[in-house]
Amino acid sequence: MTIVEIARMCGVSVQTVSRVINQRPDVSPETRAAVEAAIERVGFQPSAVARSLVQRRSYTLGVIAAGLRYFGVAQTLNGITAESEASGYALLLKEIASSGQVDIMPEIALLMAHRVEGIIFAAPDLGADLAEVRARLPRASPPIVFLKSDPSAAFSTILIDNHAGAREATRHLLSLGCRRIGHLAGPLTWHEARDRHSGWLDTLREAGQTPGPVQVGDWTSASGASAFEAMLLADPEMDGVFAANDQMALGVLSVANRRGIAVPNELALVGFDGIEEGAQFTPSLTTVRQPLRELGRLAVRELIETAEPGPDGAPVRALTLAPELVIRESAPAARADDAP
Amino acid sequence: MTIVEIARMCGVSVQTVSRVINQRPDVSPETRAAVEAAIERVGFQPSAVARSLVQRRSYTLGVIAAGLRYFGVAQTLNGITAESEASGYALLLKEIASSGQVDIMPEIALLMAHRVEGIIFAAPDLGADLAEVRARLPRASPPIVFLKSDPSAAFSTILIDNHAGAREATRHLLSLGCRRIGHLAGPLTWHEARDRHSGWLDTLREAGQTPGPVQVGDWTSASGASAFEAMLLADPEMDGVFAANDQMALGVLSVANRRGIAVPNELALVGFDGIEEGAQFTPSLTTVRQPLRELGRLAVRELIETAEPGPDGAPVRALTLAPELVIRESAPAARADDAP
DNA sequence: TTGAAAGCGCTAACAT
DNA sequence: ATGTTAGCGCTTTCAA
Repeated sequence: MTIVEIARMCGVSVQTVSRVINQRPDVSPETRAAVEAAIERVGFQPSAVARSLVQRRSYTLGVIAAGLRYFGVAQTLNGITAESEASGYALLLKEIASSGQVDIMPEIALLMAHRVEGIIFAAPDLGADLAEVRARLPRASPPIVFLKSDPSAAFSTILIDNHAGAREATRHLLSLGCRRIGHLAGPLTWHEARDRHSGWLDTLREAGQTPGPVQVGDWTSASGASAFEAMLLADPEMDGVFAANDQMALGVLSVANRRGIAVPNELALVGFDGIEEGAQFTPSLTTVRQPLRELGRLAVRELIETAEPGPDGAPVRALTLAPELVIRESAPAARADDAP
Repeated sequence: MTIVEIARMCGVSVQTVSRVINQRPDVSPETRAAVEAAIERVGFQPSAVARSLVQRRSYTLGVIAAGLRYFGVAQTLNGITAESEASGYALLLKEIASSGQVDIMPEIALLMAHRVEGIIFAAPDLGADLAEVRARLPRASPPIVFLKSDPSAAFSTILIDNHAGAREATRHLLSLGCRRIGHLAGPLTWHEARDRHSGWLDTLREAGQTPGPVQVGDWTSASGASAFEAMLLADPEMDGVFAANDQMALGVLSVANRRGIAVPNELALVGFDGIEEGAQFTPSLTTVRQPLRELGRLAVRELIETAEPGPDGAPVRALTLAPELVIRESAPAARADDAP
């Protein structure tokens, strides 16, 4: 079923059918009605493929994601789908392994073959890798937005200010009177993990406090539990922990509850991410909420503005979104024993 | 940059370039090398759009998903991306609202416009809606696999045996000596929620036990907490709870811990899903793990077998996957006070 | 082993 | 308001 058949059925030219399909004004109401009726009757769907070919526009965006099973990525993807839906763009999704030196050139090539008009790179920034990716990009590649990645002169980036979020978390622990604040970090190959770590460290240094123990986890709650055990061994005096994500913070709570360490009175705890379940942890989790849906949304907007440049053209931008401290029981506004 | 330019550069016909691109054998080694070199040099990417048009094959699958931010859907999508990647298919993703009487015809139409070769419907089965969807489907629609939905004669379905999983969970609670087992259900508009509820109910009836209180949540841990409060009010004697997902089970734990209800000794608890974090809950969560990645994988395989029919053609199938009980502390193999 | 011609389903540009 | 022509970038005949 093609446009030609519809034209034949209605006794008009293909062009007229095309005009009806594209809602052009220059068609008489009767003709339009007849064509629309025919289209409806046979259930005709104009081919986006043919249209893409002739218009050299696909109205499609590509997404390269890693770790869909993680809250953060899934949440970002949710923002991406919402915004692209609203803007009338289709989405081509590629998931890559979330660890290891994966070569993403094949993924980029595939998206380019499909003539996507922009690419959102929502995989973790493993530093050197990404610099190389950027260098090796084909010259004709469509605009790419790198999420949660270092700004660059050549590409748009949108990131969440992990350093500031970590500072807020750590300052909150300090304000609670913690004297020995440890950090449960994510894998330090990750950009986010490094920034959260340095935010913690900088804040303690500025406050003139000796940093507590540091352990590295792999973002899972299981790793959080074992890392926290190691931190306790390293410094039994520890009275505060800033965990680089909520899952690992859950691991801390698990061990603390098991050992009878009272949270927040003996040990205050702040996580990072803002997963919904944190409100139901025992005790509920103070955390730093990331605007992840917003991140996804902005990424799409950025690409579409490049594809459909407005008056100011298509700038390479570096946006930064601010996370927000969410105070709950694991590190309350004031300690219970400080209360009157 | 097109195939024509490459041909011109190499002094051969477009056909020869096409042959090289498609790895056809009938090209002399020298010609092939020259063409490949030219392609490499200019970074040429053959257009999948043009190829789709002429071949009438897109090598693309469509996914309609809802609730990407939920563990289950994200996990399924992970299986879908893995398998389609392995099979050389691209993925067009559409997310729809996870509640309300959404009309998905526009989504189907969009995917059809892009000439996808199959559609995976990974949104919740809200009963009547889906029956209607099936009835109103355009005749020329590509094969559709419905996930977690009632079997039908016209469409392939893959589902997880929620009823059996719920029975296993409930039987486990019975084996622990629970006499008053409540159920924290999901929204009963969901197929899964209904099956889990009926699995619980049937098991108790067969065992000759009076069913405990039932409350309906919305899958979130916050709703689980308030629903559990209501259940406690309804029946203070309750000594076992089967929750329809792990998040809501977390809500139960939260309330139990706060009120000093000892889990599992005073109240045994089983969840559903198998989220990773369950192992770090306090206490760790006994649950029914769903093979969600496998679900996604099979959906893709099913569609590809239809698109590329083997010797037996393209059957409409109804597959059922079995979930698996994972025993942890919240409902252990034997109660602590039963131990020697 | 290679090439020429035709056409996939649609829209842009120019007719009328 | 409608039709004609050309062509998007590729593959599929068929011919050499």
